Amino acid sequence: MKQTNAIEPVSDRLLHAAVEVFAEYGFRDATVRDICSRANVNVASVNYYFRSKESLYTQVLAFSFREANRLYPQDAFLEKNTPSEQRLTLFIRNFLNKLMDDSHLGLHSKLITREIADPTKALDDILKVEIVPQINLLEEIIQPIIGIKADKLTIQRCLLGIYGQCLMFKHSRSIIDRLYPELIADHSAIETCAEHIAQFSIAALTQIAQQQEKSTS
Amino acid sequence: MKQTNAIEPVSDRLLHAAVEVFAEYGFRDATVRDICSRANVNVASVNYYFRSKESLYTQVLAFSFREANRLYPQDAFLEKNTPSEQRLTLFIRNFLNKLMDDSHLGLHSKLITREIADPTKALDDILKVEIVPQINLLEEIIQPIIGIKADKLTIQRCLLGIYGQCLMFKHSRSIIDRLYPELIADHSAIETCAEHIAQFSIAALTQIAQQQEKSTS
DNA sequence: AATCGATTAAAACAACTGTTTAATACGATC
DNA sequence: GATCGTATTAAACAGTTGTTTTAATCGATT
Repeated sequence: MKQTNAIEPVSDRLLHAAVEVFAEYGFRDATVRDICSRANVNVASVNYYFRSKESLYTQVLAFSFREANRLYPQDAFLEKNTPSEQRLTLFIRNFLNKLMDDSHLGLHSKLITREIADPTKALDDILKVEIVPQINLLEEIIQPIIGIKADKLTIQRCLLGIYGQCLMFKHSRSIIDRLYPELIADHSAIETCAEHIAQFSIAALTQIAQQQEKSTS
Repeated sequence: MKQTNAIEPVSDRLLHAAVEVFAEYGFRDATVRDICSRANVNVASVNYYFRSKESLYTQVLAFSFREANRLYPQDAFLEKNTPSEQRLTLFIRNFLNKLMDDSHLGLHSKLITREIADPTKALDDILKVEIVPQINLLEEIIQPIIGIKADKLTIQRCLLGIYGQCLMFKHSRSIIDRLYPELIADHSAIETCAEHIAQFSIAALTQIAQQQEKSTS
């Protein structure tokens, strides 16, 4: 009379429940009691298995990263001999799909964007392990499009622009849900958005490249 | 022995302190006691003058809107006879400056972006009064650039793209601070970013307009 | 069957939350 | 100067939070 999902060990049940709760409420507003009741375990279990709420949170983040990289592998656009425009398109599609994944264990991005918008101590680790490598990859992709002559700051602004267009769908989800729900109605609609962002960005990048060409010739 | 800033009435002191605290911590994590101690008033004052914490919050939002519209008036790009590209540039510059204003009473945008990222009941009001009119204005501005033939969804995606590039600086401020602090070092740096977003977007929009032209001819 | 470590459980802890109370002080009006 | 509504205060309220404690339970080893 104590197992309904007793196949899973308690610490795993806690981890899975914690992903949900932290994603939904954020670190501060998530409560240990909520997590434990969803995992069908006693309140003391969090401290028994994870020492503290905060330590559980960092483990949730780490677990969540592993899941995301498993579900959305980046190898498709890692090959350097495919055209840059196509690599960028693949990158954006992958990123946007990852961001918009609301499935049971696709809450990864929700956790990260929460962390970005409202940082805890864990942010610096996330930056180093997760975000910086991804940004470096994107920089490597757009570098050939924008040309060698572009200065560092311009490239940074372009990077942020592309990221901003994607993250808009996550950070301002509440607005999109209310004003433009058709844009994210289903998977194919999201793919169309990804396609749009890619074309939008490529057009802008090539234009910048041409201006750069002109001004330094 | 009871006035240090007693020139201001208590309810005003509360309002000003509440703007700071809500902007810094968000509605849920802000505490009445923190607000009251910053305003140098008794804990009971919030309930005495504003009935409840929640009611204070909505009044803070309303006040904050008024301040923002006062400090960053939109009349510069309202005139319809100036070129669309220039109007867009002015719009983006105004928006970005508003977003990046960290001054004492420029916390307006912090409150709104918090509300967008983590909505309370107040969001629907904000949408109606603040966001929808601004979006409609932006749509009216980019409409001539993108051409008449563009379908509704494409325009919506462009709107979100432009917004996303700007909001990136707010929502992901924690990342920019850590990775690209030079980009937002001072006022002129921010102006350069605004200029960049404008050029980036105009290039993309005109490109889309050309493709539209081609495909329907 | 007894023993020992690991796990679970209920209860209590101390700190903090928004809100209310009840008493006091103040300032104008009569 | 007494009176009355307003403003301010300290204290308490009831609820929630993360964490700890203490005891009970389980399962394998001896």
